[in-house]
Amino acid sequence: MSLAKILPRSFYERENPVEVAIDLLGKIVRVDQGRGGCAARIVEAEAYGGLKDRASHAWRGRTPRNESMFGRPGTAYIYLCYGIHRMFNVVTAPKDVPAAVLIRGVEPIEGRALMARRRKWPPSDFRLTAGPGVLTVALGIRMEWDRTDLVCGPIRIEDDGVRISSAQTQRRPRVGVNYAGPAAEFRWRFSVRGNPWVSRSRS
DNA sequence: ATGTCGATTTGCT
DNA sequence: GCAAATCGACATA
Repeated sequence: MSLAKILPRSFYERENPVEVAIDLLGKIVRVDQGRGGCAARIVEAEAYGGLKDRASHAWRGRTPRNESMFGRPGTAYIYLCYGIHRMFNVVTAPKDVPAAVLIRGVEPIEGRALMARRRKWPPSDFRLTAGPGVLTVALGIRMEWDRTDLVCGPIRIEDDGVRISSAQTQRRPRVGVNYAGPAAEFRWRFSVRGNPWVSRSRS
């Protein structure tokens, strides 16, 4: 099953995180390669970044938390939300240009039993990995992996040739950013149409 | 120093 | 449908 190739850094090194978010649909997140690892396909992603994006953590400038967003493209930005949930982002854009893509939903491919154990839900339950705060639990993504390299670190992103056509790609406004003024209306949330592992809309 | 709110999820009513 | 859980960033003083 080694047809999958790790995405090169050039994939992430684009000015526009929206393009990267769209292209991340269908790609594979792999954790703990080797021993009892797990892998899942990305089915939902949201872009953040740019000077006009008030919803982005980087909008007010550099802080200890959002430091990763200014870092090397192709690294991880993992932060704590509501004091509880770990959120996994992919850093994009050239260094010192803050941008990232939040992974909001993935479909289990390998290690589903392990994910179910971590989540304490049956393996058949879509709640296993549908949602940004829960997929990090299922995949075992840790805060210490903030700023690690997605090309050769503990989390890797692979391409196994699966392509999501534009017809299959659903485009909607982002979630939970109502405070962000005009940026709240940016349609920067992308998902695979009809896929059950897409996070449930609460609005 | 103190208070508010957030790129959310869950369980209880 | 609502509120709790819980911590860092930011605004206000």
